Amino acid sequence: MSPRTNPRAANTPRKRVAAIRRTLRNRTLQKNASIFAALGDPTRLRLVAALCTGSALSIAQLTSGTDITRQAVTKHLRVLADAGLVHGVKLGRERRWELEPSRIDDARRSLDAIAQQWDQALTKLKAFVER
Amino acid sequence: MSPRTNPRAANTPRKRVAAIRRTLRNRTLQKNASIFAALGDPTRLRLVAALCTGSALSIAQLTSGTDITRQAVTKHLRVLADAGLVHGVKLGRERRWELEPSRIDDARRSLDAIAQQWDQALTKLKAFVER
DNA sequence: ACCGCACGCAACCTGCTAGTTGCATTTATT
DNA sequence: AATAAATGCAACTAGCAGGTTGCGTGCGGT
Repeated sequence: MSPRTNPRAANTPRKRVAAIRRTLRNRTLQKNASIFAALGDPTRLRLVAALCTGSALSIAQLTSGTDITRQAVTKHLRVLADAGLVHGVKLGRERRWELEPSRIDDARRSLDAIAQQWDQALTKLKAFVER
Repeated sequence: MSPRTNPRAANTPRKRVAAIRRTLRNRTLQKNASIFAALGDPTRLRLVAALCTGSALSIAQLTSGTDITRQAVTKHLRVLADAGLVHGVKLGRERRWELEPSRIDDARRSLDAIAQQWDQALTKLKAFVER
């Protein structure tokens, strides 16, 4: 048997196996993954933190205090923008970048969902054990 | 002047520039970045979701329903474990993996901090504008 | 004792990602 | 008009991350 077609393992009920498979195939998470991926780089996370301090900042400002090039910062901003976490507006000869707080909330909701689902499963399990 | 030593841009007060630089150099975020990076892959996010459904699952179970190899799943679990999001216990000839919900909370707190900081900055700005 | 299942380890391939350098373009400033 | 500032664009490099294949190992059931 091919190693990837592993129908059932141990003694897990078929229904649960089906549920797990459904979860594993779920496509809803694909979108949220991009947000986490965007936040998953230390440099980018620092950029986000810097933008949290309030006003919209230019690339030059965001580059100052970093040990990478301005172009590298530009690329990171591009990634963050693609994830919808940030957007920039042209202002004269510079471009100011600011946060998109709604996306942060999206990510937070996603984590909330995970945590909640886990808690729920835990209480169910507890109920089952204590029955 | 080198393009990376860009001391001040536009007409931003020096104090704020210093604050931004401090934020950009902050190392506290480094750790959280690894959590987000771990969650930043669709496959891994699905694994987490599958583990949310309750019981601890074996690698074979987690592989079933995916179109990747068992070894790929193993690697992803390794990444998740390195981020502290998951841990496995040997159980006979198989190894069951389960969530570490405290780390999820860590990530959530991190996002909360960002959102809160942003809100705070917003209200400050609003207060300034409406003065 | 034997066979099969679940897993670990190591080597390898491949594409993307972070980062750089060099140059062009637009906008202020004097 | 000329210069400097802030940014954009393109090509290039190096390294890592996701994925596979192949094989070895330990545990379980019969």
